[in-house]
Amino acid sequence: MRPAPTILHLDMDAFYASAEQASKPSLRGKAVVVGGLGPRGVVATASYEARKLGVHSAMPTAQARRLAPNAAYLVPRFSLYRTVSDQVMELLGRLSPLVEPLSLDEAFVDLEAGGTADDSASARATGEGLRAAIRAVTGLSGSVGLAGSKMLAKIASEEAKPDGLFVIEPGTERELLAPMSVRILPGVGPATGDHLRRAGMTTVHDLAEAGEAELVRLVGKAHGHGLYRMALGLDDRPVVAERDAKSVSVEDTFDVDLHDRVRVRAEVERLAVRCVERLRGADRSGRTVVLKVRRYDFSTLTRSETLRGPTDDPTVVREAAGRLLESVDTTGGVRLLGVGVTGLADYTQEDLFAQAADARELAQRAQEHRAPVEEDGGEEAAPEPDAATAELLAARRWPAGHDVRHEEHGHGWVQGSGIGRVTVRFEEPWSAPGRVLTFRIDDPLLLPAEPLPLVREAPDYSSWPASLPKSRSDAESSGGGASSP
DNA sequence: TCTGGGGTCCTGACCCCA
DNA sequence: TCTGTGGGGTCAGGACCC
Repeated sequence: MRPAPTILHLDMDAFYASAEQASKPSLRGKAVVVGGLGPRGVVATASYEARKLGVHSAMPTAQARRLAPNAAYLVPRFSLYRTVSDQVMELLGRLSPLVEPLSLDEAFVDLEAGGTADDSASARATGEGLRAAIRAVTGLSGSVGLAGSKMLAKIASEEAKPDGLFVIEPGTERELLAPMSVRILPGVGPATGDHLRRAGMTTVHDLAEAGEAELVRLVGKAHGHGLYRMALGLDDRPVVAERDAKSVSVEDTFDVDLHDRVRVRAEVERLAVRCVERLRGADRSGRTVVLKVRRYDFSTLTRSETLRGPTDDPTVVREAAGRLLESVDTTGGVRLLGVGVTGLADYTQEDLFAQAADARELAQRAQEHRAPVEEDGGEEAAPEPDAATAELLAARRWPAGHDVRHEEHGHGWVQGSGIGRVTVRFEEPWSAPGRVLTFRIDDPLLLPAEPLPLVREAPDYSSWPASLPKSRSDAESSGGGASSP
């Protein structure tokens, strides 16, 4: 435990939904739900307005629609979120060389290592400066938690939400944690929470009282030991800047269960190719191929095969996944398939000619597999699609929430589509709410477009944080650098 | 009502080997 | 040579996180 709250945890508020609201003026102040919109979709993020109606992350979208029928339902636009995330991470990097991103919208920062804070007052000033900088550069709000450890900083940012800052002063943590639910501790999810509740433990205080031996007996060695330390507010995990990925995987849930074994096999091969594309994109290769199958009853099983050496060869991964599939009973139906590679190694150059051939094959297969799934059989003189298929095709071509540009009407976004029509709202992040027009889905003047930046003229933050008002400790520590106990 | 996608870590069973 | 033991790798499943 550090003597000063110099570990910072940043959590962007309802990140995807807020980014959508910033991007689409007509959605500001409205319930917005971002997630999968298919029959088996779940909510990724709900705006605070939608949360008031009971919608939350991980809820089936169908359930959200019943709770909030008038909310805007949008599919995620990761390219936009990644752009905003890069801007935020860039600001964090100015505070310290030790920044540990946890996801697009969350990160830990070791302020002491960056010399940007060494006591409570300077940490608070830095945190507030960061929140202001994020708002100026991205237009979005983030919540900041400050404490002497990662666990407590994360709990602090939870307390700070939304759009706030919360400091846990060293020495006060046990008192603060004691009445909280065990679920506040990282690693305690529904299953462990239930397990502990059945043993009579519901608060962090209960865990501390139970003692380490009892917790180890209940939940196992590693988990029990860690849980006990956390209940005492102890956590000495360092902020780690660089983390190599340990696996790469892709998976798909199907709108309806697959029964046809040939189709299942084809999907596994398609996933294997996509997985290798990602693997190669990261300049990695891997040694263990993993097949994941979720059956009609939601039971999930995995099968894996370890190769003699690491590979990034699509044929090798595809064949391994195919072999693994042979050991799986898929009668009854399959709702999800996944292919992954673990045991990652740095990309190694093997046979240049073989690789070139692979690359050609990869490109060709990717092309084939991007074609609409409906075109299984003969392609010419396709009959008029039925209404449901037409709607599916429209939704696929014009995903809800995605940007478009119309030659006459300018920049807008897809409000909805179906039965050969697409409805577009024409507005920009900095404009007033715009008007809505409907087009045929094949209107030649309407084209998909890239997201616009959320802030029209981003202020110059190139000299931040030096341009922040000097805090007391800035002046004090400028000579000797960060002090440690 | 019906449960995504991309990950990480841990545990236990089993096997091989020294 | 037989038996026991302990470690490491592999495999499958479960829990958790965002």
